Amino acid sequence: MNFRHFVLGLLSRQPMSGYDIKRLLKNLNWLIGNPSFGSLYPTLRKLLNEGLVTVQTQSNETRPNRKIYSITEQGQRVLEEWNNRPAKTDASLKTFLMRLILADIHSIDSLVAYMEKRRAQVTRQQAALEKFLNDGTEQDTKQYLAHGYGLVMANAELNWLDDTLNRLPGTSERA
Amino acid sequence: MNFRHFVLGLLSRQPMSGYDIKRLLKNLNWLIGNPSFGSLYPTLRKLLNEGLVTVQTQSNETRPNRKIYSITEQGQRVLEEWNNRPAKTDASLKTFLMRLILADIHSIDSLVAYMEKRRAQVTRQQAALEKFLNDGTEQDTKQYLAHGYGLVMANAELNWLDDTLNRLPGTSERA
DNA sequence: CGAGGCATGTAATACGTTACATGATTTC
DNA sequence: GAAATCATGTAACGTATTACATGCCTCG
Repeated sequence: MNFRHFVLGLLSRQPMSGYDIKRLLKNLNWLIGNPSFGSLYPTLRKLLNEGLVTVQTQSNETRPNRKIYSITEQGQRVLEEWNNRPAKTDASLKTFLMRLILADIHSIDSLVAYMEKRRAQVTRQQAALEKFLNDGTEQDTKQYLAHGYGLVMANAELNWLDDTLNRLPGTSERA
Repeated sequence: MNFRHFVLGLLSRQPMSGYDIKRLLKNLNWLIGNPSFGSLYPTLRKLLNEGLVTVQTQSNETRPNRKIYSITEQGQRVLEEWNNRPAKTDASLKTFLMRLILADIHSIDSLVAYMEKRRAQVTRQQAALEKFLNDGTEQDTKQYLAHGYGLVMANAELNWLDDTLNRLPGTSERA
């Protein structure tokens, strides 16, 4: 139920075809993975059937026709609702990144809220991993590789979150 | 087709019940996500039907019975094949982490190979993100949040990969 | 002249979650 | 006394991948 809203968010920035979205997502592959046409086209069709987007066929002489999708007013309302929906405590990284990619359609306040929620999550994981590594009696390096990885990544993410929260306008400073 | 092998790998370290696996995965939730019972139990059943694991029912007086799964010789062979299967160029982070978690059942050589492949992948992404951020003419902070995040995380991961590759025994030093 | 990009779409298949069903025990 | 943990499992549902179908254009 997330991908629909993400696509809607992309279309709210500018009208695009399915192929355009695929190309855009391909470049962001590393961050959120890129969906197949078999999931993208049906998603667009559903959005269309529900009246959240409209379509305009662009006929081209040399290239295949393109179907350009635009968000409707009703779609805007649904999107707005999603933008302000409170983050779940166990939200996935992918969900967080979708909102980050669509940062410019979120208000600063909701964006900050999502980042704070994420920081809380990562902080919890960081503590758990530290505990795990400290409690480990055995000194088998290979056994703890994944946990070491997790800890390094958690620390990096927390640094980024704090930096970014400080840089974001309209936010009070933090330690 | 990955999860089956991961479960098989866990069982190769020690016999466990489905519930044990669930608990273990719950603790690694942040790294690889935790599957539902609705996916775990059918997976175990399939492994059993294919003769890759055997089961022993442990009757308890106060607690519910437990079904303890152990890997078979045939399972070991299938697992070995998976351990040495060359990494795909576009392997997911999750796949990489599954191997990292099961590092102790991999040979150093195959482990190093997976880490090198991952390093190549992340290096490519790092370059792409740097290019993207440098080419960005607009100075809209919110527009590039996700890319900044990606770059920070890529750098952190590369540092970890290099550190760890150096620390791993039986590997030649690198710059 | 072949590979890959442009551009859309469907069908078979596999995968995974959610919710349901059951029921005792332990912890707050 | 309610909620969580232990412990297994199934059924309905939703979602995603893979492969197929079509066909022209461009670049090496």
